[in-house]
Amino acid sequence: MKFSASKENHLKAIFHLQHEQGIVTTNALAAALQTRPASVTDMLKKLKEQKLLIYQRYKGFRLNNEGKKAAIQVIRKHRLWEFFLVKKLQFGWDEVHEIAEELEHISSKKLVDRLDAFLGFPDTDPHGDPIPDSQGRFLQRRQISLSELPLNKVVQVSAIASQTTEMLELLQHKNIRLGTRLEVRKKFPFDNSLEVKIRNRPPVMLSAQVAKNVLVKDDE
Amino acid sequence: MKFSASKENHLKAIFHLQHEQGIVTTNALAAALQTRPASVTDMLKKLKEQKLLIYQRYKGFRLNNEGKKAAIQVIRKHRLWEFFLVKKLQFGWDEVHEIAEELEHISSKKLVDRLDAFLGFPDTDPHGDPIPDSQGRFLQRRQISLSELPLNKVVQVSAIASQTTEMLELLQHKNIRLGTRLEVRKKFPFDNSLEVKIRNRPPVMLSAQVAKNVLVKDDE
DNA sequence: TTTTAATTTTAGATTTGTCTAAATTTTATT
DNA sequence: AATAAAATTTAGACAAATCTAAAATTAAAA
Ligand SMILES: [Mn+2]
Ligand SMILES: [Mn+2]
Ligand SMILES: [Mn+2]
Ligand SMILES: [Mn+2]
Repeated sequence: MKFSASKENHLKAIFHLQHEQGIVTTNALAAALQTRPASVTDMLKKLKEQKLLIYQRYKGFRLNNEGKKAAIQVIRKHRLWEFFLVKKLQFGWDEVHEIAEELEHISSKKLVDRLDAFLGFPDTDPHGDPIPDSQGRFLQRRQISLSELPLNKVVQVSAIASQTTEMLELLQHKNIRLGTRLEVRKKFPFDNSLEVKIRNRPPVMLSAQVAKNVLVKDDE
Repeated sequence: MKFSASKENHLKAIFHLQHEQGIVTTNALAAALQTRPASVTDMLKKLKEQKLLIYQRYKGFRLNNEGKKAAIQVIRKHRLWEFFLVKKLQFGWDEVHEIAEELEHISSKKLVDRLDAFLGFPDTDPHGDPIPDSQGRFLQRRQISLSELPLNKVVQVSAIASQTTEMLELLQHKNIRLGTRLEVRKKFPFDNSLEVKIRNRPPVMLSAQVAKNVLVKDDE
């Protein structure tokens, strides 16, 4: 019921990867965790031993129910701490990830639930990602990438898919944040870049890479 | 400049012990950390290697300036988190120690300073212990043990020396907390127990062991 | 001042998590 | 189908932190 920081990091990363891909591979996990494939294999054996995932060597792996439950608790902690850092301690949304990466391993369940209450049971973190509740229930969102959005439809930024410091810094600079209302005015097939319009502001250009990682939902 | 959780625990424990005893012994530290003397010796070598303490084998040890500075930062983190837990998350003062024991190892200096500001730069933790400021400066308090207090002098509880769960639970039960105003009405030389009077309440008895660990300062 | 007891350190293991280099298995390409 | 390439696992090593049992040192008692 209680796992090391490293195990929690693995569980969380597997959870995210299998959400996108169903089955997870050793190399993908190693890349996500900035570690070596051999180290991943070592850890997989331990997690399998503890019955947290389904795994046959050379065949890929995925979390079972126990593993998912554990991963969701880590995600809950991570996102609540991020919310705390931004809303209570005035951190920028691009500064909180590293710190939350440490705070998420504090083990007290009571602490997390009290923190949740103190924050007013928020349902999304500063990057627009949903915060699981105490029982691990998720609000799953329907949102699309800005690059798939039809022209001239006003939407609201709801999440950022790639949360690297570089990406967040770029959006910060262009003054795009969660909740920003915008529409796509023009698409340039040459490089798939977009011209985006925000009310009361001059149009801004976004590259294809950036647009792909900006998730939006219907306005209101 | 950044230390493992275990090193931080050692530094902090040495700091506390040398405050009382000047020089610290292997056995004393092992007892304080609930570990084995051999493990302490192992760690001492590493801390000496990193020039955090003065140590010659068989002769005892004490922190040098670097070591003290490091220890004080850990103490600062510990006490700020305890304050946060009690004042913002409604924990009881007897429930926060274990959790703070984990939180104190989160490394971000910026986090600690922001937390400090968020809490309004408190100068004592929930147990009455002073919180070092960002530069490591301490407010040192002049306070005495309840067992040394003359009769009929009204004082205020300012700190609890022994912070075991058992001790804190006992005080909780007798409704004695930080800031409680009281005076000693009678001392019983037979077992050194005391009768203590708190305004608007019937007198309560405190054993010698308890009285020794209740620290008080002049009222107002 | 011997002898005994207590304290402290060393020697050697163990656990957890990581790594590199080599071997194995799977997948893709001729 | 044979071969090459990529992915994955194993073998063996290492660092950090801990432990037990034995040896060394210091302190206390006879
Ligand atoms: Mn983490
Ligand atoms: Mn986030
Ligand atoms: Mn600690
Ligand atoms: Mn305290």
